[in-house]
Amino acid sequence: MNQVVTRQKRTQQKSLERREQQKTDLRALILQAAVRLFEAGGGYEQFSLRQVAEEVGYSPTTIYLYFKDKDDLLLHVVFEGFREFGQMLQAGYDAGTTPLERLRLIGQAYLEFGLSHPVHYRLMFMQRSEMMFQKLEGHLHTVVDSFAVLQAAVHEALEQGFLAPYPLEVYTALLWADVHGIVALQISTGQITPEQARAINDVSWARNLTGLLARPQP
Amino acid sequence: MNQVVTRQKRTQQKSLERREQQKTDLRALILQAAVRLFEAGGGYEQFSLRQVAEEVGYSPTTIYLYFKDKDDLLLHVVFEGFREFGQMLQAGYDAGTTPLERLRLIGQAYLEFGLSHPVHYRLMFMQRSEMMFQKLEGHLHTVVDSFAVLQAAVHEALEQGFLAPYPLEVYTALLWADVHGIVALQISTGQITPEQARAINDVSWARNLTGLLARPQP
DNA sequence: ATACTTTACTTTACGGTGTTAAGTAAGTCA
DNA sequence: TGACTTACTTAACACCGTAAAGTAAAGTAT
Repeated sequence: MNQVVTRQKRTQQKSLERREQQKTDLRALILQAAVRLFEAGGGYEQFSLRQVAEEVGYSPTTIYLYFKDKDDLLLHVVFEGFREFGQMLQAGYDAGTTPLERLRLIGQAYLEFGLSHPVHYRLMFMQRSEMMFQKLEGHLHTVVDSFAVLQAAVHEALEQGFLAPYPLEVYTALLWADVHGIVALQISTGQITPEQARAINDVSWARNLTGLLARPQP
Repeated sequence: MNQVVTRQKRTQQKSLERREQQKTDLRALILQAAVRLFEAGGGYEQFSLRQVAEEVGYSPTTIYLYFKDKDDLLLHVVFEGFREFGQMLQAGYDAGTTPLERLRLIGQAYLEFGLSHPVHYRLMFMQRSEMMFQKLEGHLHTVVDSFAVLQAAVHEALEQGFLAPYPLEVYTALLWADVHGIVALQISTGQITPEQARAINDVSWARNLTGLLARPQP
């Protein structure tokens, strides 16, 4: 009898594991379809829950068993973007050998992310950016970490005396604004090619080192 | 009989005028309600045609007699924003006495527009900015004119030798990106107060004159 | 093996959206 | 006065996000 009970318990355990696996599988499938449709549809407006449901072959309300609501699903779509974003910034940081070079490379990485992931970038920083800076539960640290890399690089540069003594937050905001402005201009107006965006970014960085003036002003 | 005919024609004329007046009046009323609801609702998502119709006391489909569709209505809403935007930039230009001061004041005006009209700014440059740079029929020139002011100021500054010899388009894009980045950061993240935004913008401008370095780099 | 419970999903429904087509009542005009 | 035009409404379609109720199968305990 003891043996029978343990076998039963083992099958129970397996059954539980299997069902949990299926659950996470479907969740992943939904998220995957959502990312695909989101990128294909080209933004927030086109994206619809019911379309995602159709894509994965379930009824619309099933999505609610795996995500709280549309925003929650979209939040996780965008979180995928933030993961890669964070990694690219980190790679930029790591590739630099001096504080200033790190700042330059982080900026370049940021720009490249924006140029290569315009749809994600839109949602992350333009369309529904307020979503990103409020509660993202377990994922919030990742979002913030992305900027922590920039902040760390600024901190080093300041500490080692490379930068004029403005507050750290001013620098992070300023450098973020520099590159965000360029990316946003490229993405939303279409008046600028990616190559031009890179050129502008280069000038933008150069000016941090030298200013823009042809000759000193009185 | 001749007199009868002319009287008739006069009343006809008056009638026509009156009806046309009523038409333009209603159109203005719709637009006005749309602007109000758009600003109150806080953005593109909330804004609905049916709500506008209810506000002005007509059936939803009546709107289509005065505007092609929702986007067209929204386009005209936003155009109101561009008018004021253009005026503010122009005022900045006019207030400056030297090319560099003009550039600084245009940037400030831009910033102030963004800080004081966040809802309009979002639609104009963040959410549906692609709308603005395609056909706007008779209004397009106004949109472009806004940037023409900046371009003119840059042109002067370049011509008079105040700026390092980068291409004109690079400067306009760069200066636009500077201030747009700050405004966008302020509006969308809420991590920054308007006052901080102004401070960052001041530093941003100062760096154009001097760079950011504490000491020259090798 | 049977009865109960839980799980995973669907069906139905509500109130909203933009938009098109058909209908209507008043005003204009011959 | 009768036909035509104008200005508007009603009805309808195809969507949307979301909540509540229903269902069929799977799991579980006796």
